[in-house]
Amino acid sequence: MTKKNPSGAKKEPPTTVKGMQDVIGEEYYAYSGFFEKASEVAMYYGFRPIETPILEKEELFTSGVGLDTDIVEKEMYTLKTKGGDHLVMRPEGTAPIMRAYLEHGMQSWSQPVMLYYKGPFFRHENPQKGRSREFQSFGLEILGTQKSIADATIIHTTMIILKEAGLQNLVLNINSVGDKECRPKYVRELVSYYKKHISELCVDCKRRIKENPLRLLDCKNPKCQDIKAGAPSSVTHLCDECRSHFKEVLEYLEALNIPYRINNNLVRGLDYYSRTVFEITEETVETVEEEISEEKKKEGKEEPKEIVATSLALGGGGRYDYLARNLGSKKDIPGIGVGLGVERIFMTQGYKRQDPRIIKHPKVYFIQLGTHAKMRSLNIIEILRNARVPLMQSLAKDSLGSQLASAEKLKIPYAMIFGEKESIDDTVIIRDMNTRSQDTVKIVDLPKFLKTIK
RNA sequence: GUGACCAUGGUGUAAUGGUUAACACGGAGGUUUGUGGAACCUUCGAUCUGGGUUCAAUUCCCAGUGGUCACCCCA
Repeated sequence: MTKKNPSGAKKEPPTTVKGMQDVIGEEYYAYSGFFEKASEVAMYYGFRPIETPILEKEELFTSGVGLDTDIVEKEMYTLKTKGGDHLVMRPEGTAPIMRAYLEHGMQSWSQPVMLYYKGPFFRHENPQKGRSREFQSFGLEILGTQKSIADATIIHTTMIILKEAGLQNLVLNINSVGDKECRPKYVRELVSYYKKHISELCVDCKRRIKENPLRLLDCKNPKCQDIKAGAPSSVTHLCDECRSHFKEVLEYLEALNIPYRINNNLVRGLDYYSRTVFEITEETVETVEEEISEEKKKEGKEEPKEIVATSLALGGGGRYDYLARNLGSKKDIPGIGVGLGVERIFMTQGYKRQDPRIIKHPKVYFIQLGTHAKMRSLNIIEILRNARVPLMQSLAKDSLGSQLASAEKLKIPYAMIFGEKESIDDTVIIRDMNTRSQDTVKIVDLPKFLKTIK
């Protein structure tokens, strides 16, 4: 790997940054296929596209997402410009969209405003399964209404997008974290409950009591499970408005035939959430091979264990009725949204690749032979472009044999051969790579002819 | 941020405290600028970086970097 340039100094070619990767070939098509299909679904449900910049001002997230959240505290890519501005690479999609809503006066549009977005997001953390520093996300937002039908629309559209991607055993975990009326009371009660048991808690939970009490509820430490089971649940503490909002959302879900699981331990990491919060996971049944002792094997008692495994959240979201005010809006702008992790969707068992419409696999391999023909090659390719025929070629190669070999290796069904003779006659040879039969076609007739083989 | 495991050509693998690091695939070229999938030949190309132990390190040790996974947290 170590190369020395003539001056003798060591020089390594640059590589990608930790936790970021190049997307090449088939993988690229998988991404664009997914985004294309998801966008289409979103459009059918009334969402319109928006693209916000990757760089935003730091305060958008410190005041929007919350200073004490992990995302802001330790996972943001921050940078200082030459002019002294503090910018960050967007770690999530909702705050930028609220920013855009306020900045462009979308209050004056007909409400609610329904938007979808897609693209890369950045979090500076140690990479691991389903978690890259740069990741691709697709999101939906409905701003300007607090009606429960909006919550249901977001969830429903999300489920359709995931089903279109082939996923089947989806589980919707849903909860309500209340609003500014009932949440503080609930949190107080939760804290006082946990304080009574403080000596039995794990280190993390002791810290959580002070810093982020709602997080106590998703502690996975076995030590804390009993205490957690006895903890007061947020749903029973909801005020009347929140309770009926939650109830309506659930009724819509039932009407839409979306199975859900109320999960009182579901809380989410961002400060701006209120009322509805949800996460979607894929549930898979796995057979676990356990080490079976010899005697048990003989007795035949031991059967393979089936465990229900839940994947990482493929997406999650919730209502953010206070986000706008946190950002300095004089008026409340209620909203609800979801973000989907594309890489996580790709990792699921059910996922089926979606091909983008724009690029089909080329059916034609262009082969040229001889100086004059090579010179005219790019013009012939332009004719194909006008006829919307994608192709592969290797203009850099000279011999007919090696060009045919490339076409063969790439499994392209037709070769188009253009040599000196054809150049003079204004024709090309179309060779069927499977049957090896050839047709001579006049260049003027090419577009028409190519339609017959598409 | 913490911890575990890992690191050999472009890819996948092999080997070793001691001469020239092996094999397959791949790339380029040729036998063969007018008809391919084969064969043969030539060629390209690696021990992540830095330090230490040693007569000798790709091999052992330490650190760094990167990968994978887990925790924290999250999409």
